[in-house]
Amino acid sequence: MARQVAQRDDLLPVLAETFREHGYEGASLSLIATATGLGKGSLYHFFPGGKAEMVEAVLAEIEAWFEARVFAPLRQDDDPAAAIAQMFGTVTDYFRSGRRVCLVGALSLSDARDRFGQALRRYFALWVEALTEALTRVGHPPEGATALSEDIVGGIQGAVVLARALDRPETFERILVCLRERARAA
Amino acid sequence: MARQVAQRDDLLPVLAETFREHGYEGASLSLIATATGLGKGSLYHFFPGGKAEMVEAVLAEIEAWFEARVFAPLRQDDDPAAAIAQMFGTVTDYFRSGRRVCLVGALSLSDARDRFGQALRRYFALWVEALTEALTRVGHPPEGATALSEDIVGGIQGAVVLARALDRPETFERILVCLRERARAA
DNA sequence: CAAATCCTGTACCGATTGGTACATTGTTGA
DNA sequence: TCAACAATGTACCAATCGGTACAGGATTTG
Repeated sequence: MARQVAQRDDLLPVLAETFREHGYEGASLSLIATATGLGKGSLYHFFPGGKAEMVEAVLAEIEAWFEARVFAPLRQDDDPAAAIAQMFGTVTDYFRSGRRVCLVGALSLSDARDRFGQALRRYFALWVEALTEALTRVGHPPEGATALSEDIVGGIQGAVVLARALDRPETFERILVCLRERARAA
Repeated sequence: MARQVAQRDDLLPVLAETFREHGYEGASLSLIATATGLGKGSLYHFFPGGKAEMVEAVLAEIEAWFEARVFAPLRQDDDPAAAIAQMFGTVTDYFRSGRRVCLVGALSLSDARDRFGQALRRYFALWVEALTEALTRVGHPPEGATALSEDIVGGIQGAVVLARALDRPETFERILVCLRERARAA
C-alpha cells in the first residue's frame, strides 16, 4: 500500500481547481478522487466533513493567499500606488485573463452561497476594504473611495464572467486596464 | 388524471427560476418536477431532450425577452438616451437588485459553459453590440463605444456577483447608478 | 523489536440521479 | 360516436451520489 507523501495542504490547490471547473454540485467525490489520486478513505481522513469541509478549507486558503499577496499590501504597503498596480497584475495572472473562474464569485452565484455565505462575504469585504484604504492613501477623496473600490472589485468579477462567456481573454485584460486607470489618483 | 392546461411555454419561467436558484447540476429532475408540479412523464413529453433541452429553451426565452425589452430599443429606439435609461431600470428590476442571479452569467461560470457556449456567447454579444450602437448614437466616439459597452455589461454582471456575496442590494443599485453616469454622452 | 498511529484501498450502504416504458386519461376533430 | 392524439402518473432501470466501515499495510514512536 504505497503511502502517499501528500499532506492535507498539498491537496487544496487540486481541490480548488476541481471546484472551479465543476462547481460544488458538479465536483463529485469520484471526480475529486480521480483529480487528487486519492481514494475516499484518504479524502475522508483529511476532511471528515466531506465536500463541505473541503470547500471551507479551499476558501480559507484562497483568502490567505489573497491576504498575503493583495490585501495586506493594499492596506499597508509604503507605496499604495504600487500595491494597486501589483493587484491588477496579480489578479490578471491568477484568473488567467478570465480563462480561470473565481471560485468565490462562482459560489456566490450558486446555491452554495447559503452554506458558505460567511466566507464569501469575508473575502469580498476584505478586498473592498483593503482597496478602499489604498485608494484613499493614493489621494482619492474618502467619500468616493469605497464606491470606487466596489466598482473595481465588482468590475473584475464581471470581467471574468464576460470574458468567459464571450471566450475572449483580451476583453478581460482590456477591462482591467480600464479599471486600473480609474484607480489612479484624480 | 386531471389534465393541466399548462403549455410548454408556461413552464419556462418556472424552469428558469429553478435553474437560477440551483444551477444546472443542482436542479435535479425531482426538484424540477416539484417546482413545476409536473411528473417526469409530462416533462419528458415537453422536453424530450431532458434537462439540456430545458436549459436551451429557457436561454432562448431569456434572449427573446431581452431582445424585445432591451436590445431592440437600444439599437433602434428614436431616443437612444431614453433606451439606455430604460435598460438600467429594466435590468435593476429583472435582477431584483442583485438578489436574483443572471442565469446566463451563472452558467458561464459553471462547466455548463461548454455545453451551452453558443447561447451564452450570443446573449452577451447581442447585448454589447446593441449597447455600443446606442452609445454611439448618443454621442460617444465610435472608437471607445465598444469598450464602454463591455465595461457596462460586465459591470452589471459583477454587480450581481458582488451584491449577492456581500448580501447588499444597495451595492448593486449604487454600481448601476455609476455605470449609468458613464453611459451619458461625454 | 513491539506497539501505537497514520494513511490507504475496497467494499458496501441507502438514497437519488437522469432517463425510459407504458398504460391510462382527457380532449379534440372527423 | 369514435378514433387519434396530447398529456399525465407510476413503475422501473442502471448508474452514480455522498458517506461509512474496516481491515490492513506503512510509518513513527517507544
